[in-house]
Amino acid sequence: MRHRRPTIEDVAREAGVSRATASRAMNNLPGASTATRARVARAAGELGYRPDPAARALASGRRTAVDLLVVNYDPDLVAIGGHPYFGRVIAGMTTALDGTDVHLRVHVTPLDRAAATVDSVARETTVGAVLVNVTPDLAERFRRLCPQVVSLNTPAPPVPLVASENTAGAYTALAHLHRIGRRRIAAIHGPAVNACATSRRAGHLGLVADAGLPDLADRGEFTREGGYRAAARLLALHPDLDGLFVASDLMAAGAVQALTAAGRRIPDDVAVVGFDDSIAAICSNPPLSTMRLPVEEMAATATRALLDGDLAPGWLSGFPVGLVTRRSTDPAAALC
Amino acid sequence: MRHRRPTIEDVAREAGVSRATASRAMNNLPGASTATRARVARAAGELGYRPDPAARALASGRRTAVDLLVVNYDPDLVAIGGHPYFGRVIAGMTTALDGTDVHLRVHVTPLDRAAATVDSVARETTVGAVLVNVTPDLAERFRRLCPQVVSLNTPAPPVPLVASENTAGAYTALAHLHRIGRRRIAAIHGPAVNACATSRRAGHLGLVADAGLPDLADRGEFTREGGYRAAARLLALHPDLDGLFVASDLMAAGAVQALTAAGRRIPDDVAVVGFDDSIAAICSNPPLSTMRLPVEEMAATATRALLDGDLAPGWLSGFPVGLVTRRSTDPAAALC
DNA sequence: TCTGGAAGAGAGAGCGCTCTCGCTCCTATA
DNA sequence: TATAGGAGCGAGAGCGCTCTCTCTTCCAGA
Repeated sequence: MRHRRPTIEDVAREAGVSRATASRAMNNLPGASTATRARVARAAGELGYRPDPAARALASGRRTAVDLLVVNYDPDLVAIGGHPYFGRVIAGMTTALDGTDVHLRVHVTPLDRAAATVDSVARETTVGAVLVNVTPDLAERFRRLCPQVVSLNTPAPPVPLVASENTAGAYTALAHLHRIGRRRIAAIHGPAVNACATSRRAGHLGLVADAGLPDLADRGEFTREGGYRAAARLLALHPDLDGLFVASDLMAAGAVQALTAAGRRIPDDVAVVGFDDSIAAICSNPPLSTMRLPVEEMAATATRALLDGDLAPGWLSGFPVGLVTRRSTDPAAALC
Repeated sequence: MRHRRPTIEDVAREAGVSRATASRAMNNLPGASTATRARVARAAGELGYRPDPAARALASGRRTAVDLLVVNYDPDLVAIGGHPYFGRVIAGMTTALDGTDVHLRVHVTPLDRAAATVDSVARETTVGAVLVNVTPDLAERFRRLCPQVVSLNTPAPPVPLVASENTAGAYTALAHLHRIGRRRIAAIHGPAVNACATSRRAGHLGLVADAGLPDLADRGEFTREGGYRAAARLLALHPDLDGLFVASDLMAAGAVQALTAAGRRIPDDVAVVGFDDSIAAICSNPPLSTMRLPVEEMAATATRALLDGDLAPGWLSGFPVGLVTRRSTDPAAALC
């Protein structure tokens, strides 16, 4: 004999009322006396009743899930766990969802299966989805299946987009280095295929042009190791380096390790500015001055747009990034 | 005129078949000819049909969501985003779910509303839930509402538990410091209310007893700032410190900053071992030797246990933690 | 030519809820 | 005392699917 999970029918029977009344009582709807409510509550408690969310969603017509779809370029799904960006997106979405009865579903997929995941998530999503690291063609594919979608920081017109002002941010970071008197400033950029990396590089080139500085640059892969190696190469080529802009904090943390290993003092010999204001910035030693990327706010905005359902093709929301000054550019900055 | 979303009924009509056949065709079930399949697929594509997940779940009886419930002790929900642990849990759960059609739902709640969240998640979960940072009483409350639940690293008997061997890990870390010749070893522990912190402290006391070392210790709050301040205090009290065990990498990163600020060279003057092997360990400068907490594997194990549905009260799965040696204890360790 | 079986397709019964509609009874008002 | 109005409750119709059961073809084998 199977032990079937109790349904509202069972609760109603146990409480001696109809299904409708049991439903009213348990959902705090008007039309049930206090005594009835109490009896229903007791019956539900005794039976260990848990309403079936699927049946409830179907009957009420309320659909209650926002999806987060992350493409992981590393074939190992676990790799995403170490990424400082990812948790912040979830935190931001969570705050936007707080107080609603909408749930957050998280999907992580390796690149080689991204198309299939896009299809299934687009098919199953109810409120809509936020896309992280999804390539423009796949984002557009998603939008065609389900128009309720926002891409985070990866332009994929006409997919609705929430983006940070990367070019202006990079310009600000470099202007900061210039303002504190650095003139031999180099940059470590992200991979050329990445839209954020390209924008930040544009900001670098902007200041190089405006301030008449040499264009010293190398590339990392938005990883700590990439930052370390790029910094080591730059140091070998330009030993007189006195400022370093790094397009992500993770790379910057690596760069700082390389600079220290090469005997440079930070910020005395070389001042360093990162980008993101992630945990990598504060765990670095010294802590990094960086451009604060308001990831949480961006994710929350994207989520709210989905909840409001006012997303048209081409929708766009831009976020400024501001300078956070720490010890890596300011010897007087507090450490704690 | 409302624009109703197309149902399988519409697809069936458009394709000139019955609902049953349309369903068979779209779900790749036997009993539909190739020609019919093609017609149904075309009709679905033309209408932009997306099956209703709620209806599907209700009719099929397949329930497809695993929940992750995180209690955030900081009243600001956003704070969780910077926590290096959180993303790893999701990554681990994601890998366990990969290949199944079970979704991952994420719930983050501040402590003061945790009870309400526990109730609603327990009521709505289908496959079950993984609990992170949930206090023992709330975990037990969850289990009574829904027995399909695993607590991650927070013992709350008889709630099923996946835990790391924190005491043994801390002992190993301290033994490592002792083996490389350090004798003035201090420890920075986590908050006394935290079960992990208590276990790690026990490991410390174990080695203190076995090796006949002084019990030098202070506490942080599992935060960078806490680690910084505790290290500064220890240094003031015991300037001859030559080894430091820190119960989390985040605190250890702060401790390293404090040691550097006080003019100590790492590892030459003071060797440091952290705990977790989180991103904080590799972003620190120098990178931290640490005890690797297999968070991803633990989360995956918890998730698989839920999927298998073989959770009885008292179920337990333990994970060893292993030493990862980096520059903070080994001057010869590679930096990249 | 007849028969058996497989393949393709439709009818219809749910899945466990919510929600509208209408009935009954009780109380306040004329 | 007659009646309107409201509160409490039950009947029953879905919500959009899946899945079983049944019927109809159609073809291979005797």
